[in-house]
Amino acid sequence: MSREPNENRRPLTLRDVSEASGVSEMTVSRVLRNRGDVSVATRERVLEAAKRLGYVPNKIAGALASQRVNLVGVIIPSLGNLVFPEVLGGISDGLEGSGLQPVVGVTDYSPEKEETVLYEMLSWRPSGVILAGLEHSDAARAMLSNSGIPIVEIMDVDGEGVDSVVGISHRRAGRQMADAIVGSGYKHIGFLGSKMPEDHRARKRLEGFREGLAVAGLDIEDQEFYAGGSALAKGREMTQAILERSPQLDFLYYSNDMIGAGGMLWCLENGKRVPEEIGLAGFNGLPLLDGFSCRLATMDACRREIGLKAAEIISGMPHEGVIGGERIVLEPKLEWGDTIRKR
Amino acid sequence: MSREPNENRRPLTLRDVSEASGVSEMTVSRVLRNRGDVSVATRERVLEAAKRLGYVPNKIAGALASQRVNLVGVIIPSLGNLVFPEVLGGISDGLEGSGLQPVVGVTDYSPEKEETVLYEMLSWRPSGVILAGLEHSDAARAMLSNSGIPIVEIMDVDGEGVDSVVGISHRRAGRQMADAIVGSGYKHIGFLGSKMPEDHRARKRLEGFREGLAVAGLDIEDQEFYAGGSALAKGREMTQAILERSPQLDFLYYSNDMIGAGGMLWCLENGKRVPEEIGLAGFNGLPLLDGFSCRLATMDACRREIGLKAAEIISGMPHEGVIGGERIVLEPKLEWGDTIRKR
DNA sequence: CTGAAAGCGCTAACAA
DNA sequence: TTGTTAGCGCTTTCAG
Repeated sequence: MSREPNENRRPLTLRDVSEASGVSEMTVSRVLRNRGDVSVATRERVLEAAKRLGYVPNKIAGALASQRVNLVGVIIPSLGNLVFPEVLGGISDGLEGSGLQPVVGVTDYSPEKEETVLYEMLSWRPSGVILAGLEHSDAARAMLSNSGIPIVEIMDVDGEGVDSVVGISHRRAGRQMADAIVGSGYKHIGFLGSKMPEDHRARKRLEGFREGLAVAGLDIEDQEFYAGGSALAKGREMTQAILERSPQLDFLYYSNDMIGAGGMLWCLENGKRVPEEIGLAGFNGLPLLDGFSCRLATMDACRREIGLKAAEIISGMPHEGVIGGERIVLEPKLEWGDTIRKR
Repeated sequence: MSREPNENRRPLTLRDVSEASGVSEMTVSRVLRNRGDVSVATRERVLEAAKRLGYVPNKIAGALASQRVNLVGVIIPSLGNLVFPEVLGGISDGLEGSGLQPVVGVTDYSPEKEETVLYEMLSWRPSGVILAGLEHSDAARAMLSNSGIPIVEIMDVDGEGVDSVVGISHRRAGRQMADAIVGSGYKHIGFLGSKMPEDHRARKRLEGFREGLAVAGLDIEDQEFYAGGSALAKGREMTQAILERSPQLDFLYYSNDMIGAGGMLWCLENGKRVPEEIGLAGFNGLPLLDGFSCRLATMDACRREIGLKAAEIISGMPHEGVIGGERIVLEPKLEWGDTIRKR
């Protein structure tokens, strides 16, 4: 295929293709968008010219003229936590075939950064926004409700959303885990988590967990928090620390699977009998951990499905008109694994 | 702060702010971009009006008019592999303060998808593109060289780049690992990797590895490949399989740390003496694995630094003019861990 | 320091 | 089936 390397360093325009093919700009535009009726002959001439020149359309101009942008903003706290790439996978799948493309922004769990990222995104006039959590700054919430586009808040349903909401109840998840633990006869419970005041979902899980324990007249007897570093390694350290300080503990509830796995490794290597002597549980259901010979009890957070549903809400949105305001509550299921004794 | 919820669902324009503040659109624009000289009085009036209305500028129009877009396209094969989020972290850091924002596209290791993603990205006229690897379809390569913007190919330096290149030599990395293994006296070597013809970096590592073995008159005696699933679990299965088939093996080289860790767990649980009876090594230096009591030998792939350098090349680019064509070769370093015997 | 005019590259709407 | 006209909302440029 002959190709004319664009010498003059000026991005090609529709006009260049128009001239090269001897067809009006408008018709070229129609061909390139598969729009309207164009004769096979002209279509081919145009496509040939476009390909030969190496024309790449300018979506900026297109978006401005058509008032439509095929982008969906996705705002998440982090990429390092495997949970979010999985949600993204679900979003990609849900957007498949809709002509929409996700654009990702990361907040590092900072409300200020969330506000900035949101502002940047909205300034590109996306077709919709998907963002994690229900807690946002007032300014962010105002931007969202003024945006006039579909908004889906994901992961969490414990609270009020701006528009649509898809997620699980972390409060209930914590509570269910407490019920399971209490039901299995454990009595002395410790909690290990990350030191993140901004991780509202972890906080709600803990609250629900304590509510569940309270029903049985129990409470957390000791706790340990970490920040930064390798979660697996932190899990080990914290487990050792908490058990040295509170040797009476017979159950450890971790705020995520990664530190839970670290704790599990420590227990196994240090001769603790799991789950008889001490029970363990995490949260998320990361497939990553399938490779351990002892499976940590956990709770699937429906990550992929959350992304999928959120994307479907955005892509299924009526082009103009009524605001959706859907609310989808998914049910996480407890995976018992090998670290809670049955009875 | 009083706020007038935008009733009419029409995105606000500069004109709205102009009318609300009694200042020309042009001056409003100047204030909002901190450009040119504007009196303090008007500046404040404008900012107040913009905030009160909840104005969000339209970057589409801005970009079209100014012919400048503060976006950098980043194209990577996957987000599920922790390596790439880390590279992204480096890119974010490197772009910090430049006013540029990364926009991520994912290819799933498919050249066709890479081509599509690249085309989409270029159609937004970004200020630069960072993409993983040196292998691209002809069409992709043509788009890159015709784009007229700085391009940085990252991760790999074994081959020709379109413009700038930042990475490590995977061939050399494989070779260095082979040298270390041979030097430690291992003689019967197996290889375990993923079944990905499109993962050129893994392929080059393996080639370099075999070259290194060849120097000592050795070659791989058996190999095992996987696709999909939990890498940790696959590592276990493959390790069991290869050792049952070829019990003479005294070293296993894994194409990534995750399957390596799975293999290590299997060996430890099945009474293999590591590293005396059998040595193990992976690739990447994932901090994830710090939590294991036995540290897998590996090689740091300089993920973060690669991202940082790439971003610096883009953001440090002279606004117009000469094409950079920088070439930065980073040196991965061998981390011996506990799974190669020393001598 | 502020404003008016022109136009970025494309597409909606209409005309032929 | 194809072409023409008039903007999209902003910034550049130049004039006050």
